[in-house]
Amino acid sequence: MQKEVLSRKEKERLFKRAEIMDAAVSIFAKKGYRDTTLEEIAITSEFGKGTIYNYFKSKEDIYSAIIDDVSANLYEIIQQADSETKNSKEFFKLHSKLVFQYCVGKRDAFIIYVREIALFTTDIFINDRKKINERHEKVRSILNQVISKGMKLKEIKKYDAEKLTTLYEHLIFPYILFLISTFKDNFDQDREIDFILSVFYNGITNKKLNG
Amino acid sequence: MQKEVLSRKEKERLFKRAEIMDAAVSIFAKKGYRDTTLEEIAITSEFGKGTIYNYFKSKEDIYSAIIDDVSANLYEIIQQADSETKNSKEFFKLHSKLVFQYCVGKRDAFIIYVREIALFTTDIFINDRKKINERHEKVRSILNQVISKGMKLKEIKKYDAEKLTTLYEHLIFPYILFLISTFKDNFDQDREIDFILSVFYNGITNKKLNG
Amino acid sequence: MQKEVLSRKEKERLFKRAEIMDAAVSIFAKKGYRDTTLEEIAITSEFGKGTIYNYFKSKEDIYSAIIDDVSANLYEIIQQADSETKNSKEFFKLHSKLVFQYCVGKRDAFIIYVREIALFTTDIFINDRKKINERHEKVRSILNQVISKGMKLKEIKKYDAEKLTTLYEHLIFPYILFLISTFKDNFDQDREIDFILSVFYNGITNKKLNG
Amino acid sequence: MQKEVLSRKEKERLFKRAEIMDAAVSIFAKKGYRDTTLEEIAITSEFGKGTIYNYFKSKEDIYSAIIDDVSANLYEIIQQADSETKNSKEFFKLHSKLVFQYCVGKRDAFIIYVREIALFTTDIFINDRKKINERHEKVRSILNQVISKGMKLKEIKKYDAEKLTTLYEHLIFPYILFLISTFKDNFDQDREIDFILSVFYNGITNKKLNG
DNA sequence: CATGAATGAGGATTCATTCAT
DNA sequence: TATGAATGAATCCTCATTCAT
Repeated sequence: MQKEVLSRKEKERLFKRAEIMDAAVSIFAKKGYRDTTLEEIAITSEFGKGTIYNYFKSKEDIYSAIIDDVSANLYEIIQQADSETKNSKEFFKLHSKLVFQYCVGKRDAFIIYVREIALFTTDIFINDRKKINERHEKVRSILNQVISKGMKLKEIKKYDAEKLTTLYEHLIFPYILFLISTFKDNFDQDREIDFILSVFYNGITNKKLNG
Repeated sequence: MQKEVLSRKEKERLFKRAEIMDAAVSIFAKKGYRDTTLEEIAITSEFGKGTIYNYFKSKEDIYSAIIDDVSANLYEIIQQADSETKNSKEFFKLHSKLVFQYCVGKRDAFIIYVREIALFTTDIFINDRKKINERHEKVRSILNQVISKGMKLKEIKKYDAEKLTTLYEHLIFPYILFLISTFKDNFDQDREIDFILSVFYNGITNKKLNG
Repeated sequence: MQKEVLSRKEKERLFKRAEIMDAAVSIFAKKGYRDTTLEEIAITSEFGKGTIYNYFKSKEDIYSAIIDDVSANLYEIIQQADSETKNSKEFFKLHSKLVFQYCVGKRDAFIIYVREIALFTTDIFINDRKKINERHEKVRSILNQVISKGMKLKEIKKYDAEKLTTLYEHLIFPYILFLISTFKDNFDQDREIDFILSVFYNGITNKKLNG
Repeated sequence: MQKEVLSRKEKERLFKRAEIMDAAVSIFAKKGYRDTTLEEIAITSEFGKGTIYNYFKSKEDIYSAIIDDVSANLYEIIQQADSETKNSKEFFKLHSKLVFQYCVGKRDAFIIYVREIALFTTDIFINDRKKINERHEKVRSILNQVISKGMKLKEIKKYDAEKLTTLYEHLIFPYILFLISTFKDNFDQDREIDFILSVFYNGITNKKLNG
């Protein structure tokens, strides 16, 4: 019983925390970190300003929690894509599909993540982000392995694996960012994936194998 | 004589304006718009804070002028690439080469431009930016035409030209951003261009033509 | 029976009240009134924040209760010293001894009292302190009588009794404050009393009597 | 000329700084550090809130500057008293006279100083106060030397010089504090000095010498 | 009675912009 | 034109107090 009570409280706490993050994420995505005020987050989340500080240390803490969330999710996604596929073609297919699905559900959080982490656009907050940067390195490492293996198996042309990793990330993320920024959810995920992978994957495919 | 005096004054005025923008651009690139203070711009530019207001209406005006500059330069670049080349392959080669060159020279301004415009990351300032957005539309329009023509001439596979335009922009800009953010100027421009175009261009090339 | 039940409850209530005051007193002494938070008092006292409001009207109420306590104790002490001694010499000896003993036992409460009352350092809370100020007047009045009587009996030189009262208070309290602030309990009470009274009492003693 | 311009500016700056400190000192003395708001300081000093930050880093910086001022003045005073007198009697006479004069002119600053430094009442701000504490040590050191020398010359009874130093400080400062808190300037400085030194100095005088 | 989540008033600080010199 | 001191609106954060459970 004691345990159950605690569990419910804890659940409620996490639920409210998530509500605050939900409110914050939409404003951060729209206005950026600096132009988002705690007042707005409070109003949007329908909590008092002070209440938010019972769940987060600071405004930056909210922002970091959002990025951390996406970072963790993207890490899970790439792990899943890695474990459930056998070759690079399947991997990129599944990975991009999962990422697209994720982005549609967590549009604003994804926007923030790409802006801050995937695109190296600011020096702001690069401290205190070891965990996130380390996770990003792990993600890149998996991409790197998949590509390297693909190259060994002649699925992929001999490029610098590091470069291809970078290119893949800097192709898919900005492109999705464009889609969700421009069309919200009014686009055909499958067609977009087919399109982008068609360009990307055919490009790196060793044509001799295709022949 | 009157004209000449004015002309020198005008030149001096433009020169000082440029000095202020130079100072501002490096700080904006490093810290972002909000975290850059006019104080810093004044100190770096070695002008008084008040003086800056003789050359720019506001802090935002400086920022917009920077973006406007890049926007104009990139428009010139794409026009040049368009006029000096005959097919899509040559066009992409020259265009990316010119863009790379430009970025290396105007690293910080480019960072700001990509962050604010090419990646649609914020709603901040979307007003007052008609000129810039219109120019961006013109840039896309040229890309679109080159691609469409390339498709007619069977140089390029039959894709949606709009989509390819977007993909090209969202491939080359973020990738360059990554390079200059990560390596400053320590990278081999030609090799990077070869790499990126090899992936991109081979991918969209109609293989029957290659055969 | 009804009465006994109430009595136990009342005892329990007073006991808990004292526990809260004990917790509060150490923090107030260390950090001052403003820098002490109810959160800290709650944690230190191991009560919930809300619970404290069942025992005290407000944060200030706790602070006042602490000062009131010391005020009452010092009043008792001076009454005891007055009733148990026959001349001013004995009185000052016993009084300072009792005050020293008290301070060692209630170090933090004493610190707060001296800071707020004996040294007239702030206007904060001077309202709502009639009781305390009145009691302080009574204390001064006893000192005054002892001194006046001592002067009549030629034990003490002819000074302004008011002034001597003030001097005695402003000698002994700050000095003890210094001792307990600097050395905690690591000082020899008896030696310190001998020292301070030697200076003070010899100073005010009519030398003709000594001769 | 260049130098003169700078000098006038610098003077003006120092003058305004002093005006802010003057405004602040009266409020700090009345309400204490925590209960004093920058708003009040701004209103009282007739500057804008932001202007104050052109002269001081923070609220605490103002407070520290005030204390530093008094600390420096008291150090000068004791040096003067030391250099202009030949024996302990003269020294205490002149020193207390100078201190009294100083306090009357800088009543509120003195109150703050005594509260924070001379009486060891809080742990607040004990960091960042090395300079002040070191200066206080020097002050005590001079007192100590005067007393020690007085003891060697049999002017003063054989006490622990450290203790007497402490006692002198904790006698004169709280007493003056009481006077200026209670009577503002309506007291007879000379009579009070005579009174307090009569008690203190006669008390510590070696009677054999007097006999 | 006991609790601690929720609250919002209040305060320190920053900074774009103005304006007198 | 050049300057930088002055300004106050705006913002993050704290914390005493309340109140539903």
